[in-house]
Amino acid sequence: MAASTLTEVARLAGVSPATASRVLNGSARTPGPEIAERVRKAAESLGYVPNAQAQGLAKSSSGLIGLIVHDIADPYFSAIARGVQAAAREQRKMLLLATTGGTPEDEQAAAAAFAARRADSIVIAGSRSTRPQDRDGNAGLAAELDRYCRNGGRVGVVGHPVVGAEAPEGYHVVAVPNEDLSAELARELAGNHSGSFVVIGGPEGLLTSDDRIRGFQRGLESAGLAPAEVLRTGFDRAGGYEAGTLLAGRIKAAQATPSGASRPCIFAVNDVMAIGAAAALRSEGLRIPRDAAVAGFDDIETLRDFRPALSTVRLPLEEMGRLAVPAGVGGGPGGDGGTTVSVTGEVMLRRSTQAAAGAPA
Amino acid sequence: MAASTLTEVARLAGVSPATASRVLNGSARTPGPEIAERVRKAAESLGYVPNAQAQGLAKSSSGLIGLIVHDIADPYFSAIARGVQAAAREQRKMLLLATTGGTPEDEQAAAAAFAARRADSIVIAGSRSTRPQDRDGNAGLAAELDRYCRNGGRVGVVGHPVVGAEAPEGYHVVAVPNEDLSAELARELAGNHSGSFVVIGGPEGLLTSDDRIRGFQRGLESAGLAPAEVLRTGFDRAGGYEAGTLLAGRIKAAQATPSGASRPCIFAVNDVMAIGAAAALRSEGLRIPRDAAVAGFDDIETLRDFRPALSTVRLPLEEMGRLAVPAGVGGGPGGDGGTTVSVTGEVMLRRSTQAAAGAPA
DNA sequence: CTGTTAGCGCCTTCAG
DNA sequence: CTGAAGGCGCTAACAG
Repeated sequence: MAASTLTEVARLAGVSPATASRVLNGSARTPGPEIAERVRKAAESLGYVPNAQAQGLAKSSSGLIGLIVHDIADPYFSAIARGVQAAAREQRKMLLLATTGGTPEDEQAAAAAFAARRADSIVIAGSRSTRPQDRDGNAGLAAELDRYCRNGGRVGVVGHPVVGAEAPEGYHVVAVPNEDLSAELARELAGNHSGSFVVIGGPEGLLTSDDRIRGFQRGLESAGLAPAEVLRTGFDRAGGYEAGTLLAGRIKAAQATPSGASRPCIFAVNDVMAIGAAAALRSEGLRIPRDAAVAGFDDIETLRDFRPALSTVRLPLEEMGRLAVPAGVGGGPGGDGGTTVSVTGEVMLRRSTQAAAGAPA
Repeated sequence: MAASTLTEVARLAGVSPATASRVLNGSARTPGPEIAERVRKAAESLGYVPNAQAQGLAKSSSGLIGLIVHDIADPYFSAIARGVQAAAREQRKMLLLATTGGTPEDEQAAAAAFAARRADSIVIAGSRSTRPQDRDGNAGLAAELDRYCRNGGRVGVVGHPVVGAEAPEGYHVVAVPNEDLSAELARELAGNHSGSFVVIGGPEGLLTSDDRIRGFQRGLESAGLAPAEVLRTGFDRAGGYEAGTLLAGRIKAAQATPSGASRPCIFAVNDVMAIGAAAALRSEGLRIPRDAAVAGFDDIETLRDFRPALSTVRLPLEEMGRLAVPAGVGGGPGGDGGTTVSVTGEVMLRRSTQAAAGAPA
């Protein structure tokens, strides 16, 4: 990492480093109309590349935005990342990415690393958890983030506020009405489904999952129906597949009895799980929506061409990422401390939950 | 970004900054068994967070790895990103992410930004192009990267070497046998398909696309078949959809003639395009593989549950990302300069290209 | 084993 | 409008 320095450029141009700095970077006005040219040429011929670390040190501001996600290859997070990236670009900042697998410990480590790099802001996405085994981790993460805020950093959160966070100022959360949307989904589903309902949820304590489950049950109740049975598995495709396999067994067993069809409506708390469940049903020889209705949540773009089209709740993922990035220097309207902005989603009823399908051919 | 400094910690602990530095960071041995404790407590109580920028300046090494992709929300890139992230983690470095939309100009800008940040290495993914309008952009990108290498940086490339790059040392490329794999796919497809072949490719000049097209034709030829017609569209889902719509029209027209069925085998040069084409066919009322066989390339994970299962060529995307990261300090076997490592793929024949499907019921 | 002295590369008052 | 001097926070040679 040798590269030439500003001083070398200045020397070659026969000016002081201060002058060189003024013309090469955004100082008030560029000095001497022709001195400037001389400096620029010198820089060019030396292949000068300003050292952002040094600049950052001097100006104490890094031009960095840190993003913490569970897994960048998960389409939910990569969509959010796109939004964050877009916002970062608009603020002329670079994006630092950390993936954690979802454990608060790793999230804390990532936050610490970002703080060390003096990131101007940190965005954290991914469901929070209140599981007992995450207690300590959450506390550590909250402490790290709180300190970061106290030192002037801004943190953006998509979804639930960080568990246990205290710093009043600095946090900016993008709230997602998971519960309400799930309730709405349940109500609409209840309208054209006559069988039982089953929910495939993530582990208990995962806030996003819990909210969606609660909302769904509430929706069912408001439609005058009994609450759905809840199956707990992993919050990913594998979890959905596992639950799907279990359900497939039940459905087939029921179909074998004389009383006949039990056609459940399965709500997986996210699209990826729903797809996993659907795959399991299919590999057991069942068909959707004939033998079971299936719905998900998120409306992942890559899954839109899935057939039968998956009923789900569309979330403006990219927009959520964009909104989660705390405002830049300007500090826009709403200003600092404790900002909360809400997005909204939309229930998308599609083939996967249709009642009477066309001719089975 | 106030935070407390090492000097403050040292003062509070009653030692010199050098000593504090030694205990708080990885120096040879931690000094005095109890002095160390004192320093650590001081740091703790002050909530000290080392300033990585300053450390980087002093050690002239940033601990950063830059990754350049077209679009992080594209599953192809996000899978690679996961691999890069994993490798970065192993090297205990952070990941800087830049998305460019694929234009060489933006890629150059990203490379420059990474160079400015003194990234220890830069990984660039995404098809290179030889289109005329990219000439200047490519030159600029190559110049930027060459300079970066000359200054001691290492660049990793997944896919084709950067067009026009000269610096002999420093480049590390992960080669993908696109052409051979496509040829193999063509041969296997030729084995159980009797109709015509059509290729849906990206714009001419996109190396990855061109390689795959060329390979496919070669495979056809070696199977004694005539070359396939090539449709050029965008290298994304929309492109696939567009071409699919066109083909659907043709297929339906042919089916209407007395001579009867024209059941083409459509090879889209990547999975996302294939899915787009499939969606178009379906929305025109056609079915796969009954009315047309469809194959893609990449074997995107999120698309594995697509039905009918898509025939494609599996690429070890994550592994590619991991391999693209130049070795850390050690410089592993193979050392520096001009490294090239190859990965291999595997043809996956699935439902979407099956010849005589079961009973159409 | 600890403290002192120099910078790393740049920006920013403050004089000239 | 330009140059000189000091410092951002930390590490790395040297002394002691």
